[in-house]
Amino acid sequence: MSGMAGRRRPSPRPPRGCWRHPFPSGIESRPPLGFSGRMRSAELRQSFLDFFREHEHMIVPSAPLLPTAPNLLFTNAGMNPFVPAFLGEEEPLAPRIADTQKCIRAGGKHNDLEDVGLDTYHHTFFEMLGNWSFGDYFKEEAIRFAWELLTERWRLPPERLYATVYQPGEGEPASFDAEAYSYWEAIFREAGLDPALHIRTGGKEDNFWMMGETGPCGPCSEVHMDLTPAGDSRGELVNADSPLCMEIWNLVFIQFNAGADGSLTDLPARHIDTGMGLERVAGIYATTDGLRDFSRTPSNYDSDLFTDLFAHLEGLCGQSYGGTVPADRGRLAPGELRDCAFRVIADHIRTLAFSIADGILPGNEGRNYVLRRILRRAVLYGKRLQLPDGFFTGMAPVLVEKMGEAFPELRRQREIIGRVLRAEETAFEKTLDRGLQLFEKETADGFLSGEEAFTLYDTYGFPLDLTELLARERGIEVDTAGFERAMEEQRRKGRAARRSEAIEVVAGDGEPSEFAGYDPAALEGFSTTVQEVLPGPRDSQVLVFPSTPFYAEKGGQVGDTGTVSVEGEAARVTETTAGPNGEILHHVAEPPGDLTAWQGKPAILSVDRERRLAIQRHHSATHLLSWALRKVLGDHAHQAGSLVAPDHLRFDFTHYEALREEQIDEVESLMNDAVLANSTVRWFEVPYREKPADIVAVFGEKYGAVVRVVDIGGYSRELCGGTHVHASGEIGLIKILSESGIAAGTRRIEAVAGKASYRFAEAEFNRVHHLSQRLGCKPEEVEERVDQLLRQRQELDKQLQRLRQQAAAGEIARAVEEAFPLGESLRAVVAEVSPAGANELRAMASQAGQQIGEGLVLLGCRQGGKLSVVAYATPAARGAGHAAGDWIRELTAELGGRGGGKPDLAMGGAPDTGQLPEVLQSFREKLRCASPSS
RNA sequence: GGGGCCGUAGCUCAGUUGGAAGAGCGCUACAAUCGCACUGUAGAGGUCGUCGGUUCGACUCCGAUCGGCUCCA
Repeated sequence: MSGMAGRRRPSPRPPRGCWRHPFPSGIESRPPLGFSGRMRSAELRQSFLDFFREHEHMIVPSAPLLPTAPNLLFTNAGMNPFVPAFLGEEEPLAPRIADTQKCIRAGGKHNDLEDVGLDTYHHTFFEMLGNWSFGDYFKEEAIRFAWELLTERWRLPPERLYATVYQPGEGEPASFDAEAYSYWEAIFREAGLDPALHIRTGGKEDNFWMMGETGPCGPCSEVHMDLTPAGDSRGELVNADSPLCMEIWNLVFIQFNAGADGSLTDLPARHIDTGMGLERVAGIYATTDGLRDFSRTPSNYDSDLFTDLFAHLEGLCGQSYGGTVPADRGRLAPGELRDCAFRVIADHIRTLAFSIADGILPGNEGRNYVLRRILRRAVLYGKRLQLPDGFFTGMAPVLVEKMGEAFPELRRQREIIGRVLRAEETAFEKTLDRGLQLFEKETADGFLSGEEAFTLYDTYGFPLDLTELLARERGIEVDTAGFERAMEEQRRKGRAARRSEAIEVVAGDGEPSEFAGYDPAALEGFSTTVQEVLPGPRDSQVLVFPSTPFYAEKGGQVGDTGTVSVEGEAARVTETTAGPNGEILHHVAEPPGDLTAWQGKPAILSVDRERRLAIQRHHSATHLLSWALRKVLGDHAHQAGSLVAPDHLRFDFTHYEALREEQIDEVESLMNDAVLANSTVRWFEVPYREKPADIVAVFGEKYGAVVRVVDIGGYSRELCGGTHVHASGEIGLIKILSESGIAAGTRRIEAVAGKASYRFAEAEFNRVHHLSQRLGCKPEEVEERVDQLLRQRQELDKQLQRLRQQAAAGEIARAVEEAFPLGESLRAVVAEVSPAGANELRAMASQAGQQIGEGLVLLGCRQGGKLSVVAYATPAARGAGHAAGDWIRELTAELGGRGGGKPDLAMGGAPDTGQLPEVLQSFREKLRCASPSS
């Protein structure tokens, strides 16, 4: 077992073995002093890790960008994965750890997205270098390590460095951090610098760190660097929001626990938590030409982390990055636009590629949606530089080349990254095209209302800033205030809908029940006592026992049903659920009497065994499905929801496109091979932090300190509290019934196992068998036979149509023979015909109309107990005042029906009372004496 | 979780208070050419996503459902 897994959420593909150093020997073999000074990002990262490894730190890989904490969108700080260790929930892997942590800041409360590109220091993605002490070294070492690395290893000029320590302001917690001050004082004095000048103090805002309202916290001490040309700011720019003085390292001393009442108590163990932005340091080295030339203001984007990406962009658009920053963000000069776009694109490809590598794909909700927006922002900037379609996807290989060494997951997932980006980028191209068309249509009147702009945005995903840009180019006003109003209205609706959710909770008094149902022998005749009887929804009642074989609905597995009997009286348990405190709630929908009398009495519990066994087969099948999907599709296929019932299973997982038929076949075949291997299923309980590293855990599930590992013959190993078969052969045939999409990026598979799949196979077999009997062929010839029949039917249809046309032509001819004059120059036809349907009746009317030259045609027919009538008026007849619609209304009124239509053609219907011939005759007479003017 | 929009020929899409399903491209055949491309003529290809309702009549109106897009939380 690897010792790496305990401290943080397991990644979809957790690291095996030890951290492989990107530069195993290069840096160490060189003398630490006397290096050139032009350190590139990879050397800085490696040098940082090497330095701390030399000081007994364990080097661990970056935790995934998918955070453990449910309220976070992304891992957004270096300390993120270590929070459980600070809270005492988990044992850290080692007392001293150092790492570089991938971080994304976008979409959450601290949303930097809109600033990225417009300045030289905001990023959505960055690396946080950190060293950590868990109850080991404290302030003195932390400060000494920092100073030594910065000044001796990295050769930063000491006279440009400033330290800050905590000095509480009015009403702020704790007291002056004299301890940290004294260490810095000694350091600066040793360096021949004036401590009074180089140590600054700060209040709670800058120098006291809290994780939340309560919990571990403490003062912190930051190292700032003077970046003015002469290095003579005398510390006055520290924390003054100046780009000429940058915080490069924050050392946090975790020593207190904040209580709910605001009090601070000392923690039993004190910790160190530090964070240094790699991009900043690399930027400083790059801009200053290896700390030689401070004449320019350092920019993070000057470092090779970005310039290598810029080089690719320069090749695409033929322009060079100029490093300018917009003077006025509302109005970018062409050069400024180019530089912003370069920064945006380079930053955003890092975020997208790293996220996708960690299995977070662009999508339409939550963190996935944040990624989609970031990608679109980059694509839009690219468009403004006239970069070719697909350019963003083309950035990925450049990035993988650049960072694949330090982050091997990029290389592993290279193909997926490319495919996901390409799919997203082309989808967005389509969205833009469609939006552009709509924009042109809406602005044809030279105006775009706020509502129209909002529709473009809300329905078609057309960004507002793009709408404004296009409008400006055409000199059209956009009503942004109206847009905001529409947006607010949409938000209000969302909030209103939110409130209406109400959940009915059965409240117990909070003792967790013991689940005894892993043991098959305990399923029937289980003796216990009734601990509690609670009122349930409607007339139901809920029973709680200290121990029970009933499985409560959890982790997708439905709850058990069965019976409870007390003193010879039995009650039916129709549902079993978990209470808020781990109680197992047995719902009795129709109690035989008031069950409160059962309180405290001995009870015998029996689970419906067959049903439970069927559920178990589906649960074990679900694990095999999850395993097979990852094997066929890749590690990004995470479980995203699951239902395990006695008659089927449903499994939702993340994947960016529909599965091909052969992929489904492959998944199915893998699962069934595992079933046939009839492997033993083992389960065991371990403390969470000791669980094997390669185990699949489901994100979003909360695991306790002790977790249960279910291992199906070494194929699939998952954390799971559910019940399972004992050998994979028990599962029986697993058959996938359907694969479908439930949201962008999420697919759903439904499958059956055990008796359910047997019944399914039997039904299918019988269906084909019966079909073949009826078709008079062998079962394997059914398809061919059906094709043949369909072809025959098509030919017969055509023949029939020809015959009908002939018959109709005959009827028309007979009707036209009986045509009579209508007024002076028109003729009229009134006849009963027998067409095949309404369409044919209509066709007959127009043909008759053509044959009589100019005039009026009234036709009627009887079919299926109803009458259909049609009226057709040629242009001359209409000119003479004969409107088909009027005549049909008159005719249907006479027949007791309704109808209508246009002046040239109208139709109607009525119930068939057998008077059609008489009514038609009366209309013949009416038309004979009708004069066109009447 | 809550809104909005879209499902019509192989593809891209039109389709007017509900009254005869269309265009462009593509496809097939023929003409023209030594042949190809271009061109011309003819033709095939549709349960208008699915189900239900309203109506004499639904691509059109209403409801449900499936699929896709999109915004908000």
